[in-house]
Amino acid sequence: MTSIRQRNQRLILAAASEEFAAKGFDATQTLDIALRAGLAKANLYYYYQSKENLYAKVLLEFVEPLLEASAVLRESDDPVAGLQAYIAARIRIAREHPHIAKVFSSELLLGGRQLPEECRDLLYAEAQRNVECLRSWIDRGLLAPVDPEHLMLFIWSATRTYTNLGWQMAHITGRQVPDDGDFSQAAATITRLVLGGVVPERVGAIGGLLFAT
Amino acid sequence: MTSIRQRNQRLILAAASEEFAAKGFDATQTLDIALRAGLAKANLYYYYQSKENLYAKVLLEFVEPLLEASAVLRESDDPVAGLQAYIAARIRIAREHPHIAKVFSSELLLGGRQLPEECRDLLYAEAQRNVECLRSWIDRGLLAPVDPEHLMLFIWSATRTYTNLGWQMAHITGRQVPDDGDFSQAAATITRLVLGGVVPERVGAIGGLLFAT
DNA sequence: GTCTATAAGCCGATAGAC
DNA sequence: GTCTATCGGCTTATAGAC
Repeated sequence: MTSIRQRNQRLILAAASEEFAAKGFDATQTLDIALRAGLAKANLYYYYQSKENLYAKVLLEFVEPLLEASAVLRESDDPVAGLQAYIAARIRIAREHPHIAKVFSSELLLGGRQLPEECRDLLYAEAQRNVECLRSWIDRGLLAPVDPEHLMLFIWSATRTYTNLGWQMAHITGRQVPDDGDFSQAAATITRLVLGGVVPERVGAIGGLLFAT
Repeated sequence: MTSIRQRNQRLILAAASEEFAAKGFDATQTLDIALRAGLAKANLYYYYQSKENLYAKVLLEFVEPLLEASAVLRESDDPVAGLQAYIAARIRIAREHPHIAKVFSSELLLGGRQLPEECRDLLYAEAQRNVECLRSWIDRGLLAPVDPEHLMLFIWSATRTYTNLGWQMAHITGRQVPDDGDFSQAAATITRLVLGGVVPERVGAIGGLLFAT
């Protein structure tokens, strides 16, 4: 039994995600969110008090999936399985929440000042656990000696891009919106590059010149 | 002999880049740009007519460097040298124009509606040339059969991230702003992953499982 | 809980003197 | 070319009837 309250809050959150994703925080108008949700603008303030608070609630929706996807890296003690599952999990959540993922990216790009500090700390601690995991794999020779922090940044940027760059994707692939094939190609390409570059038995002799840039 | 006109236009462009980068188009106020440039707000309108026009001029500053960096991929017919130089060039321009690079990223994220159509076409054509170059390398067996469009997207996202995500970098590395070491580590890591994943003699047996995600 | 009408203030843009 | 003063419109947020 979903109350009127729950239903409306969901409608507003969904509408807000889409508007914020399309135009960014500052350019979206609360009126447009209300129209998209099919409610009067005053209702939006009745449920969420302010535009900024609504925005924070949208961001919050993405934190839990993000933390869960991140923990996947350390589920087994096998770098190949871990990295592969981690990349797949990140692509999956970006795909399941395309609008919020974009809002989140935009927020990070502007410095993350509207992301509640508590969230930042949770995400940071989670990232540190993954860095430690990578470092331990490297120490035990299970992973090539790549910089673990940069490897993480790299995976983040790659998995984020596919949902974010609407028109770049469209221009390049000739389609309007990333489809099933794009996502599996993305996962395949990223996985291949990451594993090809960091798993010892897959790494050939990496000459010193590669690090001379 | 730099005229007053030239000097002021430069001051305004620089100030605008920083403000737009820090807050995004919609959240930056023309008054703040003027204050940062050390001029009266009216002068800004005298030189650039409107906020949107000023923004477009900021974006324009990045197109030429971007096109030049892109062409580097095809300078020789060697995938290793080409990819390595291309990654280095993209990191270099993002580093030389950190603010504009960020403005550009933000604009792309929001759909690129304010990027003049002429620019879009130039960038698209340039990207297509690179895709064709990669495809020819693949056809001749110089490069592993990775999807060339996804490889491009991948390099774009990776090279962009290091300058954009100020606080993500800061949180992870403990520094406020990416420094020399970060940039060379970035170049090294990206180059290593890309070359390790796509240059045939560096690629081990890539099992089918890698593509099953 | 819902909705209309309106307050309050901010910000892009300009007029017009110097 | 420069600068002050100000307009005019737009947008968040709320008051208050239903």
